[in-house]
Amino acid sequence: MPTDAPSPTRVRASDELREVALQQFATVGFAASSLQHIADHAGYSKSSVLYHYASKEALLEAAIGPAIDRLETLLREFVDGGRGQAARAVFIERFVDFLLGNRLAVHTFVNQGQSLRGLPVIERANTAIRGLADSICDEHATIAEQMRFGVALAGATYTLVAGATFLDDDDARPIADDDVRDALITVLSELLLTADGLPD
Amino acid sequence: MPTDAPSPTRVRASDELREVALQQFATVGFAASSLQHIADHAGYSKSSVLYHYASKEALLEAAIGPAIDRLETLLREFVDGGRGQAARAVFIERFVDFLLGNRLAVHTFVNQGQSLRGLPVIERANTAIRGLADSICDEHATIAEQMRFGVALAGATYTLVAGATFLDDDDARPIADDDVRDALITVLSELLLTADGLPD
DNA sequence: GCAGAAGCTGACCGATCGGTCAATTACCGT
DNA sequence: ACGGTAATTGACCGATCGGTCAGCTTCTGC
Repeated sequence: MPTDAPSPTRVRASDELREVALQQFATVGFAASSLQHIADHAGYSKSSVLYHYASKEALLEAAIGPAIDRLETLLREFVDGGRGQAARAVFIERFVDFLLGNRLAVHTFVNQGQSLRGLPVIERANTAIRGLADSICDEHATIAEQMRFGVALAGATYTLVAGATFLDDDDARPIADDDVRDALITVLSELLLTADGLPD
Repeated sequence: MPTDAPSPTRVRASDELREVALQQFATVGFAASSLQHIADHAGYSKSSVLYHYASKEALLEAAIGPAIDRLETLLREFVDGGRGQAARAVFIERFVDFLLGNRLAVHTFVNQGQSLRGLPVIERANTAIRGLADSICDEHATIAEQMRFGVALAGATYTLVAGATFLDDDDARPIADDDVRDALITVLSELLLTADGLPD
């Protein structure tokens, strides 16, 4: 049998380790996530982790890098597409989908973007976030206008991201992702599309 | 000379250490803030830190406890005062003032409330935040309604809190606190006072 | 002046950290 | 069956962690 069509029960060790690591980074933090804990939780030894990933930092890069790539793409598309209402509406939808599809990674680099400064992958994330803030709040904008964008994007991000903190442990109340998506798009649209000071 | 009226240049060592520790906890995270670093940064020895505070955890408690007290009071007042528009307006103002007056502490227990679970002082903070979310979003509320509150409070919190992450390092752009306060109150009022589904 | 408390420190402890390395095992094409 | 590569592991390293302790200095009440 050729090399492809891997057995469905047999997942690649590196993928398994990356996912366990992402879970750990998001829930207990990068600094508090020891390679030993990650290895134990995944059923491997610490040495195996360092065989698949050259360092703890490389593991972080593998875990959250793709999400940062997606965010950069999202930002580039938005910058190229202008800032009209239609472009904003498209961006809002894509941004919410991005958040819903990358909760753990976003949780990690949003909540720890400050404390992990200096790590290249984190700098990349912070640069993307800063670029988002800058591009969305063009040069001339009232403080209230800036604050509206800040509250909207940070609020959307943190509402999803902090759901893990304050809703996960207690009784399961699994609101369907689709409902969350719709509600979030509604609220963001209210904030960002009906603003008074829109550039016509 | 009696014990009071301490020399103005001579600040109490315990206060100095607590403030340096809070700064560290907020900027590099609790796990990554070693007692050694805190001591060095404050100009004392690690042993001195442990003389004034029984443990690293006690130091965290001293650093963020008062802010949590204030948040609990705020929450209690809001619960007792009803949920009408007037009460909400008062709460919004007090909440923004609370955020502005406790940025570092809020930054610490909001961003690390997940990773530091298990520490009593953090549990207290998480309980308060959960209580805030519950009390503000009463039993019957649409998902969009809940999301509006979530985005508003989380957005306001994170906008101030993350300002440290993304605005501190680059060129100083010190918007006056008063302006931020006004803008934030405006945006929160838009979100929380004009909502369609208000309980009349 | 002196006893004693308060403040402060260096030496030290066991545990754990991220990371290296040599050895072992599992797998695969030939 | 065999040789080579990939995967996995335990032993080990220096550094640092939070915390303890005995001892040193400084201040204060009498």
